[in-house]
Amino acid sequence: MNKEHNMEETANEGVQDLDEETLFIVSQTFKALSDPTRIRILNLLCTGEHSVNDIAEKLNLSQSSVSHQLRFLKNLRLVKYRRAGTTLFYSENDEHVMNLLKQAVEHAFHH
Amino acid sequence: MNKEHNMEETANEGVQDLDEETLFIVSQTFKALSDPTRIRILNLLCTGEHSVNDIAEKLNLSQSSVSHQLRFLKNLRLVKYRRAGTTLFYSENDEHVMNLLKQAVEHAFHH
DNA sequence: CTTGTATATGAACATATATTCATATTATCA
DNA sequence: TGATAATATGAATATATGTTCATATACAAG
Repeated sequence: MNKEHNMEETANEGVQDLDEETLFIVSQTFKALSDPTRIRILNLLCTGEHSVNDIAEKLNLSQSSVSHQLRFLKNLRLVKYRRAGTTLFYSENDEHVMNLLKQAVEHAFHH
Repeated sequence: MNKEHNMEETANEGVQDLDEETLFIVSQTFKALSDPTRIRILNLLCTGEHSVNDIAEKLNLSQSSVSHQLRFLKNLRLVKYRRAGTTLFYSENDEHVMNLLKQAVEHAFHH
């Protein structure tokens, strides 16, 4: 009873049309990787966890900017954090996305 | 015990500060994949070459919008075209980037 | 050369985005 | 409790981005 036979709109499956949700997830994921600052942050987190101030210092960014970007990445669950006193140690949280980044860097490097 | 005695073990060449050029190329590449319209266009081109009007019709987009986005993708050499009279048939031109897209779509499917 | 078709282009507009600045929040410790 | 350090947040701003509209270009066939 729940099955709707909507041949008109779902005639193609597989590699064809992308549904709205997939489209949204994919575009958001790539958007996260499309900003130089976020790329640098994620690239740094490749080497292990780092505090906010640590990231800001090592990448020459303002504390506020780093915090804003980390919130962005955390909302997409691309990073996570661990609390130690007043310090928050951020680390990567999505192996697959980090893999996409590494591939792109590798590829860009090869030229 | 010394906590940092294994620093050299993680000496992967890929994980270091990214130079300006690499950063630019990587961010541009992901930017290309961060827009739903461009994703849909590239996804359609996965199935083979298509004319501009064909793309516009199949994806319910304006001719102008498709042309603008194709120019964007062509500038990054992600697509190429072949001329047949007044019709231009566009097709993919960067196997590696298309691979990144496919991976992300696959991953998003597994939500 | 004129018409018709396919595509490209530029300006204008609205929206999204990244950074900065100032301030708020949270946790630690004297 | 008050002071301090680390981080988060919101408003403001400047810039980037995507679409539309109108028009231009390129090519083919008369």
